[in-house]
Amino acid sequence: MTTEKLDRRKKYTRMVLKESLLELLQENPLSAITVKGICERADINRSTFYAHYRDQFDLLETIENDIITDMKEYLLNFNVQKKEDALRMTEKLIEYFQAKHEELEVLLKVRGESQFERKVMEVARHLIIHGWNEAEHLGENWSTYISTFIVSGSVQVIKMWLLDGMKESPRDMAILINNLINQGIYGNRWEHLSS
Amino acid sequence: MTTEKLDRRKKYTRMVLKESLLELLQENPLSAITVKGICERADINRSTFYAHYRDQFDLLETIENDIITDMKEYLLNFNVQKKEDALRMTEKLIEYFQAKHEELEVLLKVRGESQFERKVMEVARHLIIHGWNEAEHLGENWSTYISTFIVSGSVQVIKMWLLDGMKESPRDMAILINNLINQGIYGNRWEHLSS
DNA sequence: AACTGTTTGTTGATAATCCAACACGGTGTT
DNA sequence: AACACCGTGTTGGATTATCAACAAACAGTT
Repeated sequence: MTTEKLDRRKKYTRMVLKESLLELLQENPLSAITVKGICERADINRSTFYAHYRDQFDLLETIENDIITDMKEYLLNFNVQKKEDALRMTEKLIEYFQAKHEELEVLLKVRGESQFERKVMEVARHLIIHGWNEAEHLGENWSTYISTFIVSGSVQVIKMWLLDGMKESPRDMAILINNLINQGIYGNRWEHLSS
Repeated sequence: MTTEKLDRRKKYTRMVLKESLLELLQENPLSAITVKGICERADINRSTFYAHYRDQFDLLETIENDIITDMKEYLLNFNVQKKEDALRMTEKLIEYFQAKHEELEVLLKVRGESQFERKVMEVARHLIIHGWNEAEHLGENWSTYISTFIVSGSVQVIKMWLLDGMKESPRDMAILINNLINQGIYGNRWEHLSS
């Protein structure tokens, strides 16, 4: 996201189109949402929509990409060097989810034509690979499996927590996930894996 | 208010400028509110403001006139022929105040450069003259004094009720005002008045 | 197949807003 | 008096959005 000044009108137009699509997604499946419906909700002319986006899927993808970028930038604010920092990073990720829960709940529930959950997993994968690299002594092939296991588990747990009303604190969730991950890396005998 | 279609952009611009001025009036006295401040709150360019309004007082006056017009149109929906209907009209006026209380509270609190309260009294005066005309058997000169007395008392009572949180029902307020008015018209000896 | 209703994608002219800039006036400070 | 800061009122050119209309595609019905 560039710091270059954006014309107020464009800023407003994109904001209301985004908000309108998110609102409509709370009420309808994506397949039932039309460009016409989005524009009515936003009170924006249809030709203006087409000046900004190709179609409703393009708008959705832009929303997803924007929040992924925002998520990455948010996490860049924090340093991560040691295993203790990895715990903090997981907590920060969960805090981000909590802060953006209104938007994330909608996006994580979308069925069809949405790659959002996959994108979130990619962010988490990068975070985890960056923070937890104790498995590096294993072959690269096994690392991929392990990180996939850890990432999938973590993201699904966070998603469940989010959609279930975030009753536990981000800190407790981070400790839970951290323990699950480390229990799997530390203390287990890797006797069946080859390099 | 014409049914002619208004360009969406103009509609939006006027709406956010109005909302912004009302918000700022909740936080500051009118004398401290600048065109620059309104435009910052509304996120609208200053030259656009000047394309629509002369200054902040012009905007305020437009807001006041709009709600007065809306009030009048609302009351036109109801028939008024007999004294019983006059009670109903007072109730309708109080219901209107209740429905628009967020805006009316702000406008009624404005000090300086605002004629809103006077305009409300004019609407009430027309309503009362239309509904209560039993005093017509007195000379016109005395009618003016009497209606001024009744209108001032009524509007201040309604204002107090509004700003105090509207604890009583519109119906009860209407009955109270109606009794106060009729007690003053019926049963009193007008021995000191000349025609 | 024909029909109807709805949505899509596009177009060109017009309207509205934005932006940066300018000169001026008011206020407070030195 | 001079200066600095802030807000005002205005300007012109550029950008963006609106509007109404059109042809085409799609979905459902007969």
